[in-house]
Amino acid sequence: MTASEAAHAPSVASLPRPESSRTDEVVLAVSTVIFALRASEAGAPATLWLPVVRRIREPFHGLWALPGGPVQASESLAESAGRNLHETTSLAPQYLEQLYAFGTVDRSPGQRVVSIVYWALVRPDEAERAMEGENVRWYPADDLPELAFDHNTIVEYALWRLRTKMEYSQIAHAFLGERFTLAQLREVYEAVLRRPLDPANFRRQVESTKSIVATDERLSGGRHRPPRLYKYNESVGLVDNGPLPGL
Amino acid sequence: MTASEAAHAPSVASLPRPESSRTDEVVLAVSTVIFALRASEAGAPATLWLPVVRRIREPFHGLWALPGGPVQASESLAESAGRNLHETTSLAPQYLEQLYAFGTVDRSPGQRVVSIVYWALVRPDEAERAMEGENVRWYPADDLPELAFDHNTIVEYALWRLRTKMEYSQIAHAFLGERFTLAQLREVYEAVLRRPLDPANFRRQVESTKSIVATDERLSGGRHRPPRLYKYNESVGLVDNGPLPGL
DNA sequence: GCAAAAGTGTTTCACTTACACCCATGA
DNA sequence: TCATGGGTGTAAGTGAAACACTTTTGC
Repeated sequence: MTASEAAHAPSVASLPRPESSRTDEVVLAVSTVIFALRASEAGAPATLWLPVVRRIREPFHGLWALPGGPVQASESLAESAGRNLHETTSLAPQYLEQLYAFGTVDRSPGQRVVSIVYWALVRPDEAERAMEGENVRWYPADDLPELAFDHNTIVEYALWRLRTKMEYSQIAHAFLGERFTLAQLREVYEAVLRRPLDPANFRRQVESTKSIVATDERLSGGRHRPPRLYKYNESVGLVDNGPLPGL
Repeated sequence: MTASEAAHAPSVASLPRPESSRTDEVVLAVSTVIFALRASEAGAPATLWLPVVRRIREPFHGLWALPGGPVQASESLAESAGRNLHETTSLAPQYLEQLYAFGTVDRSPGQRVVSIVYWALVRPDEAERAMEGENVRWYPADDLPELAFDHNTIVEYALWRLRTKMEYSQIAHAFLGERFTLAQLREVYEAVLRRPLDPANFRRQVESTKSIVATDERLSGGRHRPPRLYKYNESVGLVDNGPLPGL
C-alpha cells in the first residue's frame, strides 16, 4: 500500500465489498494524529507539526487527510493504527494512545464511516526519517490547511488532549531521545503549552516526580556552562491509564 | 427488540450478513455501562449499582453482559448507545459519554468484534423505573458476577473513569434530582470515591466552583435543623470535554 | 434542654510562584 | 573578565485539610 492509498476513511473501493450497496452498511476505519516537535529556525521556540497524506479518490479527492485505513480482522485497533502510520509515513511512534471514536452519520458523504482515531508522539530523530513527498506533507499543528472529512475537528481535539495530558503526565519524554537536558525538556513543555516556564521551578517540579534520573554526563559544546544530561526513569509510567494494561 | 436480544457484541445472527463467512469481517457494536446510586438499608452509605442483561445465544449463552447491540447506519454512536440502553432497560440517562473502543482480536470467540463503549449516569428516580426481570438484573458495581466477553474489564475501566472524573468535574449532579441538599451531594461523592469527606470543607469547595445555586427552600421533615436546598447551575457545564461540542 | 446535623471561623501545612543570587563555562 | 544559561535558596501567596465553634431544628 502506498502512502496516499492509506489516506483513510471512506476509501470506498479499498476493499471488494459485494454488499457495499446496502444502506445499513457501516465502515470501520482507524486514523492517527501524529505529533512531532520541530525546531524553528533562528532560535525561535520549537512548534508542533503533523503529517497529512493526500487523498487520491473521492470523496475529498486531492485534499489532505489524516493517515488511516480500514481495520483488518487479524489486528487489534492499536496495531492497525501502528501499522498504518508506519506504512504511510515510515514512522515508529514513541507513544500511541486511543483518542476517540468519531461516528456521526454525516461525516463522510455518501457512506457511513466510523473512525477510531489514535494519537501518536514521535521523537525528532524519528521525524527526520519521515518521508516527505508528493503525497505526504508536514504542517504546523495550529496552521493546517482544510482537511478532508471532519479531520480538522479531530486534530483540534487531539491537540486539546495533548495539552491537557501534558499538565498531569510525563508524556513530554516521548518527544525526546534517550538523554536530554532539563532545558530541552522544558522546551518541549513550552512548545506544547505555548507559554514560558520558570527554569528554577520547572526543575524542582520534574525532579519531585522522580520521572527523570541524573546521569554523570554533561552536554558540552554549548556556549555556556554545560548542563547535566538526564534520562527517563523507566519505573514510572508516562501516564496513568487506569486498570487498562496496555492502552 | 427485547432486553436480552440487545445483550450486545457478537450477536452473530442479529443481522442478516450474507458475507459473514468472510474471514476479514469486523463487526461493530456499541455497549453501555450504566451507573446508578442505590441507598443501602439502615442508614449505611449508598453504593453504585449497574444493570446487566442476560445473553440468549452463543457465545456466552446464559451469562450476564452489558446492554448493547449493533450500530445502525442512520444513527450516531451516542444515539445508538442511548437507544439501546433505553430499549433494554427503559432508562433515560442524565449523562452519557464515550468511554473507549475495545478491539483486541480475541475478545469474542469465533468472530471479530469492535465495541465502542459508552458510560451513563442515571438519577435514582430513573433507576426506580428500570425494569428488573428474568433478563435484566442490577448488581453492585464492585461485586459483579462473571460477565460475558471482556465486560468485567470494561466495567473496571468505567469505574476508574467515573472516580477520576468525579474529582475534577461536576458529574455528581447527574446522580441527583432537580433540588438537593449539600449532604445529599456529599453522599454521592462519598459513595463513588469510597471515603468520607469533611462537610465543612466540602461545602466551601463546591460553593467555590459556582456549580450550585442556593434556593429559598429548605428540606423539612428531617430530625434536625432543616438544610437548604440547592439546584444545579446550568451555566457551568458538568465537564470540560474540550473542543468537541456535544460529547 | 438535649442531640445532631447545618453552617461558620480559624489555624496549620504543603505546595506553587516569583525572583534574588551563586556557579561554571566559552569566547 | 564578562555574558549567559545552569543551578540553588528563599520569601510571599494560595488553597486544601483539620477541627473548634455557633446555629437551628425535632423530640
